[in-house]
Amino acid sequence: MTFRLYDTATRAVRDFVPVEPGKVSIYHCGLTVQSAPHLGHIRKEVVFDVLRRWLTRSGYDVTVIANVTDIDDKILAKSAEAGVPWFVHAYTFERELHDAYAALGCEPPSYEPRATGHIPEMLELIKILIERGHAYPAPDGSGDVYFDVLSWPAYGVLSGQRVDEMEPAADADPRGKRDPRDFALWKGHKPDEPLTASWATPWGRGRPGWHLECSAMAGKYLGDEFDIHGGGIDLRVPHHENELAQSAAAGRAFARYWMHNAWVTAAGEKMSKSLGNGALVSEVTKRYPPRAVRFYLAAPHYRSAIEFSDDSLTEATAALSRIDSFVARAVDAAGETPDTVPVEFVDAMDDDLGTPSAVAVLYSAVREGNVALDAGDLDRVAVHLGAVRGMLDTLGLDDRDPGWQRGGSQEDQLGAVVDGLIAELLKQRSDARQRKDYSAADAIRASLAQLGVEIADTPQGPKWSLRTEHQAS
RNA sequence: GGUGGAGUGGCCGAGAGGCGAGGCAACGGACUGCAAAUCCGUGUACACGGGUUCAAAUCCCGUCUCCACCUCCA
Repeated sequence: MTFRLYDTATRAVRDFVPVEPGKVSIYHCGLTVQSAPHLGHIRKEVVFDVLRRWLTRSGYDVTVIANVTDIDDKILAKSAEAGVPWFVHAYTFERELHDAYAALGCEPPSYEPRATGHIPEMLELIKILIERGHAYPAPDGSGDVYFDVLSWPAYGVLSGQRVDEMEPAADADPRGKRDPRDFALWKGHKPDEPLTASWATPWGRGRPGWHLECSAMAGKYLGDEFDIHGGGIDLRVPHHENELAQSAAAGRAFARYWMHNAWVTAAGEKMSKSLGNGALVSEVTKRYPPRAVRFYLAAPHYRSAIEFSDDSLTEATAALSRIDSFVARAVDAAGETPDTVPVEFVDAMDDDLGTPSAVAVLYSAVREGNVALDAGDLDRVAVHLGAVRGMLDTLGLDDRDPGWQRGGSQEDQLGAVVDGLIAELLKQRSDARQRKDYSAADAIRASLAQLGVEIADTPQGPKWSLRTEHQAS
């Protein structure tokens, strides 16, 4: 079976056929860096990170471009409010975004272009659109340039909406628009905005419109036609609709597949900056192991909404720790083994990135691996360990991945000390058990438990581990 | 007004005409000095009302509820 992907434009799961055999080009809309990323934002990163890992493992040479929108109305407004230059404001949150990628084990894109670095490409695109009769400078001298929606009959194909049925923007400022549905390609400079936030153009000073920048950057780095354009489902209209219209009207084939992930909800409602109900990545990863957070985000299907709750995160933490404990026991028993991915896992992932079924395959490999461990069948342990590792790696959850490693040499040293201290206590406990002084043995176990250290008596002797339970908030 | 999505067992979460995905929790059992971990077992769920069919959670008609988008949003 080949890879199949749900395409929002055609509303169907389609066989994936790349523009160039063996290669995949992906553009997904990055963030407008106006505030700290919450779980909803980072879900998109996790989804596309899993996509990239899967396509790479499938043998494709994958290029991922994800932009950073570092100038827009909100960045200007918020930075002005904070009394900080807009570019400092944007850069601050760009770094937070990168921290969030790293915290959840997302590899950076192949390249991450910033909007402000691509003004010439945008102006070129505007020029083409004006020449072709699909854009016009506002006659009011504002410096705005609009896309002429009515000049492009295909407008609305992505969302299945017809132009004449769209709700006219009731209280929107029509400014110099020919039609209220026209959207800004370029925004004229306003007197109250900093001069640094504007660039000279044939139509006066101004700054990029949000939609235009993605068309310009996707075109620059991926060419007129590329494979997958992604983003959150809320970008479908108007952002992606507008991007498609602009690019197609400029004579570019643009994306072959449109892939949209659903959002993370909180109490049934969409998590969003405007509602202020977002759970920040930086906070959630303090309360739960980051890998568990990733597991929670990656396990449900990308087109289903995920409800944010502490219960779900606690559950993800427990589930992942069961997987981890199998891996630890299996490595102990059988040593390292080469990664593999079971055919059922491949089928699940090839079918529109079916992570839920893929995770079910993972659990069954864990169970069978545990059975093999209990039976002492090391060959079978090795097989299942390799499979579990391969699947974890595909989902970006392999704890050997350098991204998850924490701490330096001092921490290692401290670890050795702790190891030794606990070993000493375990020895005392074993002695107590030998002489059947169970109350003394249990007292040692209880005091270690108090510190979050759990003891398990195995046929190979006692083992200890840190409880992975999250801290109560 | 237009467009799209959702309602599944205690909870989370798949599936999309026929053999009860999977996980978490719970209970019973095996193992253990007792535990922990692990394994085995235990559930007759698909918003509601009709209809089609030998067979419907899945298809059709109707109803209700919720969410989102058409304005900035991953």
